[in-house]
Amino acid sequence: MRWSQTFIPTLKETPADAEIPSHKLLLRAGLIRKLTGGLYTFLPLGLRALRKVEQIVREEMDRAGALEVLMPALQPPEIWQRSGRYQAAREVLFRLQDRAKREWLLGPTHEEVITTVVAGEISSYRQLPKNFYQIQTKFRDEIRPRFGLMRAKEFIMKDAYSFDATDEAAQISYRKMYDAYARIFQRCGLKTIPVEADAGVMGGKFSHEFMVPAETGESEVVYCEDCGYAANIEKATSAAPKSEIRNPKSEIEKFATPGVVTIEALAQPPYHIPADRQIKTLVYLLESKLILILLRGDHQLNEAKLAGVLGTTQFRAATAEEIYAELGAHPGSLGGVAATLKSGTLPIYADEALRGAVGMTTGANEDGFHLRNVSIERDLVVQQWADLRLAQAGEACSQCGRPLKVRRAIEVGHVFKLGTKYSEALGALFLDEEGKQQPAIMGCYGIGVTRTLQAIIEQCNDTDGIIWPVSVAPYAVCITPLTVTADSPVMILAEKICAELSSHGVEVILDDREERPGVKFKDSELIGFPIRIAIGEKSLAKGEVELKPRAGTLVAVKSDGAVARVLQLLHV
RNA sequence: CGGAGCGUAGCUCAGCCUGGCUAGAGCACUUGGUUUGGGACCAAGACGUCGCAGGUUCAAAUCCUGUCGCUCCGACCA
Repeated sequence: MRWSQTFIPTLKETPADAEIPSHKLLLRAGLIRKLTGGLYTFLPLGLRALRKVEQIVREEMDRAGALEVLMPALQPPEIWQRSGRYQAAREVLFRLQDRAKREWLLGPTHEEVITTVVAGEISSYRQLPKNFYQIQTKFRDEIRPRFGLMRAKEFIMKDAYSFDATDEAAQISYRKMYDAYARIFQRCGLKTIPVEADAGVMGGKFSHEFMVPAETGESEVVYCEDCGYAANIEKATSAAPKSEIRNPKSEIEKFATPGVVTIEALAQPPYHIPADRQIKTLVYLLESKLILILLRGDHQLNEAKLAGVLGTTQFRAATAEEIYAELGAHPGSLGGVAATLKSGTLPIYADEALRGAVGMTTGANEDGFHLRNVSIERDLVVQQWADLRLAQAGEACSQCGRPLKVRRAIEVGHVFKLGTKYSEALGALFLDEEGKQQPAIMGCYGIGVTRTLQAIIEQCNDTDGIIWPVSVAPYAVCITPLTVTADSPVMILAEKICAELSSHGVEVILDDREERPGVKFKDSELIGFPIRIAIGEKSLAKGEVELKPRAGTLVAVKSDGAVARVLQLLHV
């Protein structure tokens, strides 16, 4: 391809609305352009890289035995009503009407569609297992699209759905996808960490996310360098150190704390009560009733874990008014001590780290007062103990006891064991060997293809621009003749090398623009072609061309050996 | 949805506080010339409903109100 024949609008300056490196580079290198927030056009170069990622995904899905299909983006609400997600997921659904006023939605995912297909076509265990996948545009009404392709209203996703007759078979399907994902991201040149993940309301029991470590990521990963434990922050557990025990037997004592409404304030003079000796009392509203959540003062609630304990996501933090009406005090003065509760009881969910805690301080349910010498088992009625807290860096790994670390990451893939939620709801049933009707056991497996592309750029760049891994580069080689006059020796050689590389299947772009060398060099580095071959009068006089790997050092090679050297570098 | 910021040329931005000549700069673009191994130089030129609507005023890019859009933080997020 000749540069002048394609369309690569590079930018010298960074567009004002890009914030993170990969987003800036996507725009500056002329890969994408924004139509409006969360919606982007892929320009020729960006599309080439995107197709490379798609093809790697496709090859590995095929290798793993998955079967490619293509499902409609436009879907009828009925199947979503049957699965129960028309309500559960209504916030993210783009909904529309046709001319007959009939309702439709743009699919944010395709469990309902594929399960409907399978329900109609599969009726025997002999037809299982099956795994169907597609690479399709998905639509989600994101609250806040951001960071370019990272979180968009419309994006390309690979999703696969497995159907198995038995639990054991489903485990095998899951494992195959897990292994395929590791290969896919490796081939894309990405370093990923597979982490245990919260299955959320997808209804699954078993789940891993593939994370790309990056400061700009939207997720947080908790990991242990010693034993290899790694989990999404929503799922991660930790062993909290026991707080020091003092005054174990003393009676509860009420004391005045005028104006004190934070853990931090109570830790300061004149009170000097360390955060880990305070009980934090949170009030939530569950099915229009208040519940109390108790944590140690230095811990934070993990709402995903709370959802798991409550068995629903239909809860929220209570408002100050709701709290005052029931407890007679405002946030900052709340506590779960039975004697201070108006009704005597409220359902109390307490974090495990508080088990056995004595000599604690908590709110008195009276503004301006706290209680000290509280023994949680003696003075409170805990309905349920559970792991409710957010794991923090430095806490002990629950597997090996070594300190945990936390870092940000971009989620690029997610594998779920779904179970039978959708197959039951949508009738994907089959007859087993005994002639008994069973719902298929499902798994679902997603890869954000457009997000993966951006994650590659986020991980592979320097101050000059992108550094494409060869496997996903829009072109593997950029030939940069410094004289472009037709029939000049430089241009003739450039064209010869271009033709030879092409005949070996190498994708080459020839920068035939009448630009000064500096402009061409800067552009090629900004875009990040893995190898650049510069040909100028000076080097040609010595019978040489310059070969510059994007991430390596420049070498001069004899012009007739250039092609062989490039092929070697590309491992073709 | 709460908080903050920004909308002026294709891009990056100045001008706004303190209203007043014909609305500016750099980059990019067109033409001519000079240059030619790391984002050249000179000259000439083209490009604007100052986001939109309303208001105040003799006069609005500038002040006020509303509205739309964008960005960031938070909330939220199968």
